[in-house]
Amino acid sequence: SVQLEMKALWDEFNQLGTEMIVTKAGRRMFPTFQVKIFGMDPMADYMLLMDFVPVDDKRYRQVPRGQYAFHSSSWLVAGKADPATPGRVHYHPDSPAKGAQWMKQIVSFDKLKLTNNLLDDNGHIILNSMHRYQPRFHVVYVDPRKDSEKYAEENFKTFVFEETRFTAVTAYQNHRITQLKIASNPFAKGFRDCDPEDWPRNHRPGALPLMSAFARSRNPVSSPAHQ
Amino acid sequence: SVQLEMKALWDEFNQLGTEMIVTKAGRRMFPTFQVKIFGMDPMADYMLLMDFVPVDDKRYRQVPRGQYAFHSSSWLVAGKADPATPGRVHYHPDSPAKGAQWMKQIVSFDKLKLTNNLLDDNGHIILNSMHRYQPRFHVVYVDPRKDSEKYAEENFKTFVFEETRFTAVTAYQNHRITQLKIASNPFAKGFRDCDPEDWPRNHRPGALPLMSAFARSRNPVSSPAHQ
DNA sequence: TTCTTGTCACCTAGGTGTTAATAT
DNA sequence: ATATTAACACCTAGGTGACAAGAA
Repeated sequence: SVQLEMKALWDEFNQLGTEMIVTKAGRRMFPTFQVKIFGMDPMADYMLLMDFVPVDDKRYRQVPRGQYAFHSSSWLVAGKADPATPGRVHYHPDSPAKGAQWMKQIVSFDKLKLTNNLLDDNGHIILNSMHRYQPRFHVVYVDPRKDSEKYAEENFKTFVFEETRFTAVTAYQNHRITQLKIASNPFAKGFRDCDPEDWPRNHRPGALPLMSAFARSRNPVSSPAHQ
Repeated sequence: SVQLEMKALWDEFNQLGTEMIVTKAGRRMFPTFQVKIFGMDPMADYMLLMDFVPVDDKRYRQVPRGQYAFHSSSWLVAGKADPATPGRVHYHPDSPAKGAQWMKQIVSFDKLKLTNNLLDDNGHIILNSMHRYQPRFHVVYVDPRKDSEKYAEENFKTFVFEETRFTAVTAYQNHRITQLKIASNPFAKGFRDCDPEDWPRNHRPGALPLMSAFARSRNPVSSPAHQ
């Protein structure tokens, strides 16, 4: 069995409509897909991998900008989905490894990157921007038998967490998603308005919060109460 | 067969008497031990690992400081070696992997760290400061046979490159070693006096070369001509 | 005196959203 | 108009030798 890590954070994003940036060079997911695994044979070898399947057959588009909302928080259907991207798969870099190894700590897919470049040759996952995707997690038992191909059907298990669904985008559409990313991703700390909790601790006189100040004056929408 | 990478740099250090820093938290080696491997069975599994054996049974000490030399460049024998440290081994983190995987690129032991902490529980290599060591590189063939233990003797090969010998130290003794490390290790770039080659390219007005200026006025010994 | 330790400024390496310019 | 790109300031994370203080 498999348990999704940071489920509370995934739920919070999912409630707003998770968006994941895709770039030409490849962008990591945030939250990162991480799981705890139970019930493996400690001595057997397993491959762990992920893939992404379309949630529906639709292409989405941003809602028109009103006078007061810079970006709206919902989506319009723009039509039928674009041609499917190459259905790539991301093997966890530690694969193959023993069950004991996989189970003794959280398995993190933080090396996985998303791209919209159909010609990508870095092995990244290729997705269509403005389409919705469902991440899937697969566990493959490495069968030591010589005729293992015959048992391929029974040697893997697939796990789907619906709360990890997202829309691939090249720029964030929902400002609340942006704010939640900024609030929860350590690498976006530079864009935080203020974190009263540990601000005095981390504060260095040399660091000028230029962008933060700029962002503050720029964005009329207040950020959600998330720590 | 195995080929040592950066042999020219290793030779340059070895000629001066290579020193490697050991710290409580663990310190990487520089140069990093890297090899190219040839002649593996592409489909077979191998484990790659390193260990470190004493070169001799001696403890060394710094030569007394003369009036003109802040640190001398040679060593005195201080007596018999201290009790041997726990003989740890460092498995390359990609182990086990197929021969094809190992051979298709340079194998780098840049995660290996040296410590002088006898109670280290981070899995680092424990060495005695002021003792000389010889790194060794081992290739272990993962024998698929059930009674593989019986063939252990013929299933591994050891490679020794004498030019990678070094003295473990907690602070550099030979100033020329320090200068060569600064000149050749990218992470020590902050201590470079000046590199006329690519200085205009890398120069940013904001970066004040404070330490470099200080070091310049502090060290009477000129650095070797190394780029 | 010699050796070790902990802190520091200065780097490398790379992950963020922002922004302006460009493409569609 | 909407969508994408590329450069950028600001971070995280961690590898350097210098230095001062401490230990042996």
